[in-house]
Amino acid sequence: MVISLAQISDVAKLAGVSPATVSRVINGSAKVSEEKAKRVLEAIKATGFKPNEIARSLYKKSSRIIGYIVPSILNIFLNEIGRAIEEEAFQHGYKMILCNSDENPKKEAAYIQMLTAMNADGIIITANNENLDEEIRNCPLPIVVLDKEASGRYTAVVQSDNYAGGRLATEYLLKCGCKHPVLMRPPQKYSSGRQRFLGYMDVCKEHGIEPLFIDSPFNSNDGLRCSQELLERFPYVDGILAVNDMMVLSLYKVLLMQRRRVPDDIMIVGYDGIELGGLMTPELTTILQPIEEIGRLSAKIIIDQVADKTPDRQEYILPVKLKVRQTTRPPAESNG
Amino acid sequence: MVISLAQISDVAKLAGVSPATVSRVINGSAKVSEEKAKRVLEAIKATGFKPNEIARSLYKKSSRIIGYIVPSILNIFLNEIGRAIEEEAFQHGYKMILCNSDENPKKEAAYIQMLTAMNADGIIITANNENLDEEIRNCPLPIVVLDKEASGRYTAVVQSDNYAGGRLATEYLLKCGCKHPVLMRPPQKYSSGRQRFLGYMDVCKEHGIEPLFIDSPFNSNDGLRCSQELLERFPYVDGILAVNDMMVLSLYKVLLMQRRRVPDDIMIVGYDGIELGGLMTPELTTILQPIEEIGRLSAKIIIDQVADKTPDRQEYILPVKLKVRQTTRPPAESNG
DNA sequence: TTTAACTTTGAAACCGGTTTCAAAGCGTTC
DNA sequence: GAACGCTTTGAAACCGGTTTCAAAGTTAAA
Repeated sequence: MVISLAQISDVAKLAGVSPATVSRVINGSAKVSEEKAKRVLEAIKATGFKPNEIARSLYKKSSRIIGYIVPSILNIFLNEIGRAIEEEAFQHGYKMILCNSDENPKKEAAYIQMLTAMNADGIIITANNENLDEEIRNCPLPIVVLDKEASGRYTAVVQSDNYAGGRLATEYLLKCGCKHPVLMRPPQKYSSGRQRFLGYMDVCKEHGIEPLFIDSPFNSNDGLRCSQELLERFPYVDGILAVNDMMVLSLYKVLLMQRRRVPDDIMIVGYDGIELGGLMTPELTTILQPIEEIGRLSAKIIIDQVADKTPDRQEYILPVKLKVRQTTRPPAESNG
Repeated sequence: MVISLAQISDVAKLAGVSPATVSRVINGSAKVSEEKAKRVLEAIKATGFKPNEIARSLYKKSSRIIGYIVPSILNIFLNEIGRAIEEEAFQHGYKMILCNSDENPKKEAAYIQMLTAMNADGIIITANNENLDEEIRNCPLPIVVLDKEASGRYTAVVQSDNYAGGRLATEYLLKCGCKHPVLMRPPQKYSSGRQRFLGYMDVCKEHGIEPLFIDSPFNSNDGLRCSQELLERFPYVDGILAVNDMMVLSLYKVLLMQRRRVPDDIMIVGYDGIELGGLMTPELTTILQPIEEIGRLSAKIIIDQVADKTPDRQEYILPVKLKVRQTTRPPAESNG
C-alpha cells in the first residue's frame, strides 16, 4: 500500500484556484480575496495538505533546520548541549538534526554536504580534526564551532573558558590540601584540551608544584587502562583532575580495587558537569561548563545569522563554575 | 562572504555538454561517449562539483537517509542502538539523522514530516505515544518501530524479548536466594514495559511469591525519589529489578545512604546492558538486550525495503541474555 | 547507395514548492 | 465614457537535479 501525500496542486484543484494562490495563502506573501482564501483553507483542511519544507527550501534557501554534528552520540556532555540546541531551535520554529560523525572525516564531510544540500540554516559542530577545514571552507552555511579555537572560515566559536576551568580545578585541589595533583590530560588536538592543560600548568608553576599528567582520551573505552596507568605512574597521587565526568566512573573502579578512599586518600575533580556526576557515589565535585548556555547560544547565533543580525566571526568564551560535592575534602581555612 | 557551490549547469558549461549528459556520467544511467565523459569528469574535478542529494531526491524519491526518532537523546540505551543503526546505514551508503522528540507529539510530528519531505528512505522510531498513530498512518515512508507492539501501519516492529527478559531477571534473583524481589515497573504505556511486567508476574506466580512493584519512569530524573520510595514501601526488600541500567546509579546512592550493602543485603539486576553498567561499582548484573542487533536489523529492514526485498509488516523479537556481574550473589547450587 | 537499426545527445518536462510578471478586473476621476 | 491606477490572479520561470523523448549521427545490412 502506497500512501501519497496531498500536494499544493491537489489543494489548488480542489479550491478551484492556481497553486500560486494557494502558496500565497499559506505564506501570507500577498493578498488573496477573502472568498478564495477561505476556499483554500478549507481545501487544505480537507486534503490534510502540509507544505513540503524541503522542496520549498530549494527556492527559499532555508529549511529551518539546524544541523549538529558530534564525534559520538554516546558522549553525554555533547548530547546535553544538543538538548539545549534543540530546545532553543524549536522555540524559534527550527528543527535540529543530530549527526554522528564517529570522528570519521568521510562521515563528517558526508553530513556537512547533506546539511548543505537540504539548505539547513547552519551547522553546529565539534570539529576535532583539521582535515575538515576544507569541507568547511566550501560550505556556504553559517558554522558554529564548539571546542576549537577560532581559525578557518567559521561564523562563530562558542566555548567555555577552558583555561579558567583548568585553573579553577587545580587551585581548588591545592586549596583542599592536595600536594600531588595529577591531571588526566585531555587530547591536545582540541583547543579546549590545550587550554585546560595550560591552566593546570600555570597554577602548578605559580605554586611551585611539579606538574604531573597522563594523556587521556575523552571517551571512556580506555578509561580503566588509563586510570590504572595513572596510579602506577604516580602512586603517591592525592588528587586527580579527571579528563571529564564520565571518566570518573573508571577511576572509582580502579581506586576501589586499590583500596584508596575518595576523598580521604585521593580527591577527584571532574569536568563538564553532566547530570550523571550528581548521581555518582560519592557525588562528583566538578567543573561546571555552562551546557545549557553553550547550546542555546550556538543555536541563537545561527538563527540570528539567518535574519542577518550578527556580524561575522564572533568568539564567545563562557564562564565555568566549580561545583563542590563529595569527592573533595573541605578546603583548609587559611592560605588561598 | 557568500560561497556558492558548483552546480550541474556549471559543470555542463565547462565541459561543453548539456546537464543531462553530466547527470548520465555521474549516475552511469546511460552511455556517454568516452571523450565527453572524460571532459565531464575533468570539469567535475575542476569545479569541485558534488551533486545535491536532496534536489536529486525530489525526483528520485530516495535520499539515502534513515531517520531515527527518539524521545530523548540523553537516553544512553537508545543512543547505543543509534550508533548501530548509523554503522549499518553507512556501510550501505546511507546516512542516519537522529531526532529528539522530547516525548512531545508536536515535535514527533514535525520530525516525521521533515523526514518525509526530504524523501528519507525510512524512519526508525520509539513510539511512546499513541497520538502519533495518525501521523504515522499518513506517512508514506517505511517505518520500523522499536519498543512497541505491532499495531497500526508499521513496516516492521523490532524488539527484544521483554517477556523473557522479565522472567530471566526474576528467576535469577530467586535462584540466588532472593525472597522478596521488587520490580521497578517500567511505564506500562510501552509494550516493552508491559511484557517485562508480565514476565515478572508469571515467575512470581509460579514460585508462589508475592509480587512487589513500584512504578518507575525510564529517565533518571526522578530516580532518587523513586528509589527512596521503593525502600520505604518495601523495607524488607532483598532484590531489586531495576527499570533500566541507568536507574541503578540512583539506587546505589539511596542504598548506600541507608547502609544497605550490594549484593550482601540487596541484590540488583539491571536492564538494557549499556556499557555504563560495566563501569559501575559494583559492576552491574543485568539483562543484555541485543543492542547492536536491534540497531543493525532496523536499518537493514529499511534498506531492504528500498530494494523491495521484504514483505510487509514483519515482527522481530530478538533474544536477551543475562549478564552476571557483581550486584548479585552466586546462585545456590541446588534447586533451579 | 539506400534503408534500417542503433547510439549518442540536448531540449524539455518533471519533482513540489515560490515568486515574478503581465493580464484581467475593478473603481475613480476627469 | 475614456483614461488611469490599484488589486487580484494565473501562467511561467525558477530552485538543482533526473529522465523522457525525439532528433541527429553513426553503423550495418540489403
